[in-house]
Amino acid sequence: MIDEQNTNNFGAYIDQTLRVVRLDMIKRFKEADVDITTEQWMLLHSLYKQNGQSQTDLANGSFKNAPTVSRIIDLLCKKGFTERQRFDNDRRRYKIFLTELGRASVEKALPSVLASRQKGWNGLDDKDYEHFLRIMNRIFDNFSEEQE
Amino acid sequence: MIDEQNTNNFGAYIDQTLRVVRLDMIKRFKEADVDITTEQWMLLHSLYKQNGQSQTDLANGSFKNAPTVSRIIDLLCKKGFTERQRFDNDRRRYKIFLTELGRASVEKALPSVLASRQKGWNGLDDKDYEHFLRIMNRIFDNFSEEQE
DNA sequence: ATTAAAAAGTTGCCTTGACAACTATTAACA
DNA sequence: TGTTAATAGTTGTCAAGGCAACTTTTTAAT
Repeated sequence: MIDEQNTNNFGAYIDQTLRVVRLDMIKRFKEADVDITTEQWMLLHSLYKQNGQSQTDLANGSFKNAPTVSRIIDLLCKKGFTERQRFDNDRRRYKIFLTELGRASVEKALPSVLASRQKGWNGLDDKDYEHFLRIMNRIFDNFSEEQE
Repeated sequence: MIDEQNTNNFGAYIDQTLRVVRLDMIKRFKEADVDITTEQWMLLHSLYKQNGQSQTDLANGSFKNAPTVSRIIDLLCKKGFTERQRFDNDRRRYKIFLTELGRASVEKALPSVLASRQKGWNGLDDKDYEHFLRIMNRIFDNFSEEQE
């Protein structure tokens, strides 16, 4: 799998791994009859942990960009999982709130998420997670620096 | 970053890491004046290593699905990087060939790819790559098994 | 106070990718 | 041989994400 230049083709591995992670979660959501995607889950769960975040907050927390968050929130509002409320003192911003249905859906979806994580991490341990985190954070940081 | 259930939220890390990996490559392609995306690169490079693959071959090799490959090849043909030729003995299949322009573009893009990988892997070594591969392959395999 | 700049979101355009339904061709088989 | 499977690829629909351009509102600056 290493290409002819002997550099580590980590991107392709990350790509294909992410794909199966997503597919498993989607499958479980469907089985559990929860009508959300993995991306919607991320924002819903973020709101579940801290309700009333602005879209910018959600974007920063999920590393998504503003248009993407805007559209996902559109969908979540359309489904009745979230509601937009303007800030009192800043009419540019919204506070995004989970509705009761939204909160219930997060709790309904949570077992699927946990089961998926458990399946994915099967055979790996805490030491592996340390390696994993260190390597992932390192790659992330490498690309976040400004220099070439 | 660990959520309240103490399970490893590896998916979110993979997601955000892949994002910066992609962005860096896209930026470099733009700087090098190569008009391709990261996904197009994957297929072009696959053809560069083995020309004349079918779309199914490309799909399997890249872990993409058939419609996605179909559309990416559409774009690549439109840009003049690839050409479709029917198999002689199986008129369902295509052989996809790099054109001269396609071959030249791969070679033009390669330094960007290598530079990006080098930047991403900075501070990490071969031992880390072993960990990385082992963990990624394990997650991938875990989700490829049929049982719950 | 006015003007300029920044921040928060939205919209349009494009690519990718997931899924389902479809056509055309080939293989299996009875 | 004729019918049924399977295979290769395409198209439609939708979600997601990148970028650029845009509006509205707030902040900064002179």
